[in-house]
Amino acid sequence: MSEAQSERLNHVFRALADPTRREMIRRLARQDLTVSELAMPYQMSLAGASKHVKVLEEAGLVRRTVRGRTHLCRLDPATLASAYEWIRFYEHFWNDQLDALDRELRDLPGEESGL
Amino acid sequence: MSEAQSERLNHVFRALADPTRREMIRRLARQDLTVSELAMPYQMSLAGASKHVKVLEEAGLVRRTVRGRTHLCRLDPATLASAYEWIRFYEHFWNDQLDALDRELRDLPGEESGL
DNA sequence: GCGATAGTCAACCAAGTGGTTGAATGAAAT
DNA sequence: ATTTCATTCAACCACTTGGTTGACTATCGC
Repeated sequence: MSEAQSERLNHVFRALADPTRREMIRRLARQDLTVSELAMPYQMSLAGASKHVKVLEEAGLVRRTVRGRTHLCRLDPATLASAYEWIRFYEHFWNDQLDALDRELRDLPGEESGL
Repeated sequence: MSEAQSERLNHVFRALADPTRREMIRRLARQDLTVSELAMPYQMSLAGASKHVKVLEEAGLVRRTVRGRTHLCRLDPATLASAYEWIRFYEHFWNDQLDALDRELRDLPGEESGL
């Protein structure tokens, strides 16, 4: 993996590690929202919420279009997909593992049958 | 989402946000390794690497079996799957988005054809 | 038992995080 | 032109992080 790609994953996973930001992503999946709209549900200051948006933007998860004095945010699905792909690489692994566990549990009574 | 589940995702994503820990996961996917074996490739102290392992363990990504003086680490695939599932929830979204973009680009020349 | 080995723990440090407030910028409305 | 609104910026704070070192604990081999 290239240095740049790794750096990107650092930012993406870090951005996803905060529940406020995950909720922002969830809401942005339904519709584009301005910074104030994103900030509304939380008790923190607007500046605080704005920082969260910035983290999402720097991770590439969100794109912003400035229109007059409002900043409209939209989800960038490709970046989310890249984190997905990183984890997906291990999918075969956990399928195998869980299958093996399953087999082990089922086969316990007749363990020597295959030998 | 329950508070506990959210808390778990915090830890899992945070653990994944570090390249050293991602590499440890990659190596653990090939075979179980002891803490010293995990630490070997890095220039940091053993105590430093041990801290990384602890972060992975507390996130539930790694399980440890103490055997004598060595600690053998194995990947816990279920936890990795839970992070995967969180992101997968948005899969339909980015597929739709990318499809829409694709359609938009293809249809540009004959944009009024559908009306 | 004695020394080497595997690993953790505690204290420390520099840098980063998540939040605050108050001032600054720049567009909108009157 | 003035005010109001959306947002950022800068400085600050308490806490966490990723790393170090040195001391400690427990096991293994002789």
